[in-house]
Amino acid sequence: MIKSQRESTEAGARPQGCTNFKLRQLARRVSQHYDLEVAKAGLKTTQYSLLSHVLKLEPVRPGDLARAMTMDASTLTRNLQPLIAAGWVELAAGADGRSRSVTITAAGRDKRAEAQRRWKVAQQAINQILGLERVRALHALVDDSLDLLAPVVAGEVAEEAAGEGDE
Amino acid sequence: MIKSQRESTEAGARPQGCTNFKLRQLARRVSQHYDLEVAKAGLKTTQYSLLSHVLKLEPVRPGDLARAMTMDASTLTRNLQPLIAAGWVELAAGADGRSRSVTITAAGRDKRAEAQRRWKVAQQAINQILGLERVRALHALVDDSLDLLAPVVAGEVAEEAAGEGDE
DNA sequence: CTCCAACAGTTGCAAATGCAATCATTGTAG
DNA sequence: CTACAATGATTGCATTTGCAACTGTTGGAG
Repeated sequence: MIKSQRESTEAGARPQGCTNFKLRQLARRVSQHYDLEVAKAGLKTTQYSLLSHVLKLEPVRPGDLARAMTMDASTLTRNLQPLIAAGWVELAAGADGRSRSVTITAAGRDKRAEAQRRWKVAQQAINQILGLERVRALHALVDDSLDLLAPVVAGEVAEEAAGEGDE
Repeated sequence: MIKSQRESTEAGARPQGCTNFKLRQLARRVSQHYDLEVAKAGLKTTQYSLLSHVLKLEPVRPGDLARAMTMDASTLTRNLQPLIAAGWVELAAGADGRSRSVTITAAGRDKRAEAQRRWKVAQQAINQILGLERVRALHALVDDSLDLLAPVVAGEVAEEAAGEGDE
């Protein structure tokens, strides 16, 4: 940890720069890196993430899937389209007439498995480049931050403050 | 979100999950948060970042600006359009006939100052929600990661051993 | 039974993003 | 001087992203 020493005391330095910009910057770079590998399997890393979540959660309603991935429902609707068109995912009627059910197809499982091998290469490269320690620390920080931000951005803080734990 | 503790030792735990997905997830949430504030000044946070960089670097060539922001030159070209249309930024001919010069206008400075006040509110909210310590740690990790990834993705891994079998 | 609020998903709009290909301008080797 | 490589920016294409507005369904109030 070769931190610059311009900060005098233990926890005194104010964060410099924009957290948002920094995160987007890093996300761009990192995505670029993963894409280099995962593209060899014929999909974008965003699609790989989506496919993976469908596999993990299926059968699942679009809305729940969107929430699980922290993305807007409309974004999800659209991001599913290429996967459906490719025959990796299916969108069927749900129990409730207004909802749907997303499932993965056999071809989808195959494609996901193939892409996962590519993903693994990319992930290991990241672990290598950044160092395991740094990656682990980054994951922990990101996970914690997501947890802390979830209640704030997603609605309001009040009501469900009652302990309901998971959903 | 229960962290599995199957690897107990200090530096033994392998990072779980996809770094890329986590980062994108957090970036989405964080952007959403900043946007809530910055939108009150009439721009997106991406535009605020861009405007801020123009202010800091002007006069600057599009390519240099893109590099400074770690984004594709074509993305930059397009992201400048709304700012130009709004009269906050100007794109003039550069010294070299093939390059241009990006500068900020008076209106741009005003708008940026206004947006900066909004940004500050959002940033302070982040500092509050996540805690200064966490934000500082996050910034440091992101900055370090960007530095480490820069040479790799940016293509200058040089000739990294041409014949390595299963590319 | 009917009307309406709440839910679930989708579409309209605007923008962000990057790769590949293209256009324009230099700089330079011949 | 001329073809050609190098440089710098932009366009074509596809995808990702989210807010607001919309469509359709369901469950409940009257």
